Amino acid sequence: MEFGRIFFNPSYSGNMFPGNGDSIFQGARSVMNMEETTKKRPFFSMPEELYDEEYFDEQLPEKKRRLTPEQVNFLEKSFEVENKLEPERKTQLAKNLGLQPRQVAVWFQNRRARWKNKQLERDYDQLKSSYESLLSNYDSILKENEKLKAEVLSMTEKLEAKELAGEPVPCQNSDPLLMVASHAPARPNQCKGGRPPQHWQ
DNA sequence: CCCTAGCTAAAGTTTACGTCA
DNA sequence: CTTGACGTAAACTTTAGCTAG
Repeated sequence: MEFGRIFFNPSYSGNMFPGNGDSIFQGARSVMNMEETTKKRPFFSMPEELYDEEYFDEQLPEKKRRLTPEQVNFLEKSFEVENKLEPERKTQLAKNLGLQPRQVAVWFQNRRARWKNKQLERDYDQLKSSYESLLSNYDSILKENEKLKAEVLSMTEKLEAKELAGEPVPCQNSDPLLMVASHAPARPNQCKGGRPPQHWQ
């Protein structure tokens, strides 16, 4: 689709904000009147400036002009209400802001793209912190597991030492050491003449 | 059902400007 | 004061999907 470059229409001199019933457009007139009084335009204060010597030599000036902060605020508010732009709303916004409908459409397209990028950043941050939290949990579980394995090993070794020394090995699970040692493989001959602890079965 | 034109959104790119070292 | 690098907004291009005729 070819729209051609959008230029500020220097012939535009009508009321930028004709009255309408839409509440979101209500504040625009005063906003733009304020802008008229401040005359702090980033690039061109007035359409006439487009034809000033340095910007106009022999051909139409192909200069982009930034939207005024007031126009941007207005578009932002509109975007908050609905980020899609039906043709009627586009026309109305353009009329109220003194812009070409195409400019409004482009602004919404770019704004959606910016919103999407921000959203991706937010999603990324969320996933990252979620991952970091899981990783931290995993690490502590891993450490706990290593600790328990070391305990089992130590107790198994103690048990074996007792066996070798001919000491009687306790068969009841009243010994807290044996409770933990239940992680060790079953040792059928451990309880000489007695029942193995219940938790070994 | 297929084709075409018209419209729009999304994604990516280009252009122009503002800022800052 | 000038300049070049960089970031960003505005505008553009391409592509694809949808709908009406």
